[in-house]
Amino acid sequence: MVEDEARLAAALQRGLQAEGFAVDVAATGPAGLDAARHGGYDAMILDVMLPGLSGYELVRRLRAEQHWLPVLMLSAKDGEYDQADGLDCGADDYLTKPFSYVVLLARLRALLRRGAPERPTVLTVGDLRLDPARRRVTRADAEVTLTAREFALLDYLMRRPGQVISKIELLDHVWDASLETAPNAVEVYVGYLRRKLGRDRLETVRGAGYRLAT
Amino acid sequence: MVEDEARLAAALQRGLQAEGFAVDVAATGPAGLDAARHGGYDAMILDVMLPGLSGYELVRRLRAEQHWLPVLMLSAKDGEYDQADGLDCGADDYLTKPFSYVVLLARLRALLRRGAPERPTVLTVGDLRLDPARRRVTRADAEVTLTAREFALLDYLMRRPGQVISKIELLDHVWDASLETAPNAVEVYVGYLRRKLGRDRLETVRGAGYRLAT
DNA sequence: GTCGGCGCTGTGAAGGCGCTGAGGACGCCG
DNA sequence: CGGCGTCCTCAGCGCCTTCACAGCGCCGAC
Repeated sequence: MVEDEARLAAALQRGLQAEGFAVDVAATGPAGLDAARHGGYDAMILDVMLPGLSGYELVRRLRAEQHWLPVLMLSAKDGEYDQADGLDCGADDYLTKPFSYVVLLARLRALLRRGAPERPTVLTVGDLRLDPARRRVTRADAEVTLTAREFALLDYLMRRPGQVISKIELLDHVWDASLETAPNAVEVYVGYLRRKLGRDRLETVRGAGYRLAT
Repeated sequence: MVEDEARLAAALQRGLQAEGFAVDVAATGPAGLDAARHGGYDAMILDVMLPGLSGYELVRRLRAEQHWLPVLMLSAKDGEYDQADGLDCGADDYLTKPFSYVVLLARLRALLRRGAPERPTVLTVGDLRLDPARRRVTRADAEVTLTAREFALLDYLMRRPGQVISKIELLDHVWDASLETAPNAVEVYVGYLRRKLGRDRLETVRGAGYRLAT
């Protein structure tokens, strides 16, 4: 997230983290651009009014450099041309302040869906079902309760079932990049998920990562 | 476009056609669903209040049938939960009436920009198939389990089938260049691969290196 | 036929990798 | 302030991978 109002940034970060997202915050345009270039993020929430570099310009440069990260733009400007300009700079969605948190979340989910080759609103793999909007997971129609981290991890794995995903990639996307976490944490959480979902749903590919059995 | 108010539908159609879009209009839910299934469209503009089938339900069915066409939803309902519901049903964007034509256009363009993501690559040589993403190898449709090193070696060889590749080159690319490993290690691993894949798939070219039979 | 060198493979050791239980730090709530 | 839940580190353990080594077979040269 690139947002210079510290209070709003902190509130959103807390809210999104509670939903299981890994969130980093940058306070200036240049810092945000740099993070977007190298951070390997799945999406970006971007304020328009920023010190150093406007949100418009930030997106434009990102696109010029062939980065196609989904961008959700936030702005206090609600004029129709402001909105159209933001979108035409390369943003994927545009929300005017003040906005509803519920709507922000739903639009963020829609944006994340769009990046994937398939876009189901409820992810299904075998008898496992995960509903990002309702934050629910069922296994053979029985509800499974997961913590935020467990949920985020399973969510990421279920978006690419059958593919091997490395511990590093999981750390980058499921954990906040800002804090250094040992790769062992991934093993620990895979262990938790196995305990809750069944032993053979998550395969270990030694030396490579993990794979969700299809 | 699926819209039952004839005047709005006609106005939008004219406007979009003037922008160079090819536009068809359906007036009822079932007609819209059918068109979306078979029409081969690039995107859909969809009203929520429709005779026969609501926009929510229409998107839900479309997604359930594995159609991932971008959907821009239009609705007179501006409640935050209405919007969130629409998006969570599988719509990609949501606009409340009355809306600005300029904004509609910009959002439509943003949706169309997001093309279909590219397909993953699978290496194939003879009846050998190697999928880097899934980290799977099959030989005549039978799965073969490989260790990390074996997999990396086969991967490298399969990217240049038929060519002779020296042991030194393999050491440089498949083994960590930093640590000194005896060239014999390559012979050992070629032996492992032969045992798992069949004796005649890897040819030895004495004094030069190895070649993957095509 | 003989000889030297290259490549193959069985054996075994060492260490890496991943799993798990225990427990500390932190935040939240009564 | 104490209890609770979550997150994450740490250390120990067991298994698998990796690789060195050495003996032998095969190939080509003469």
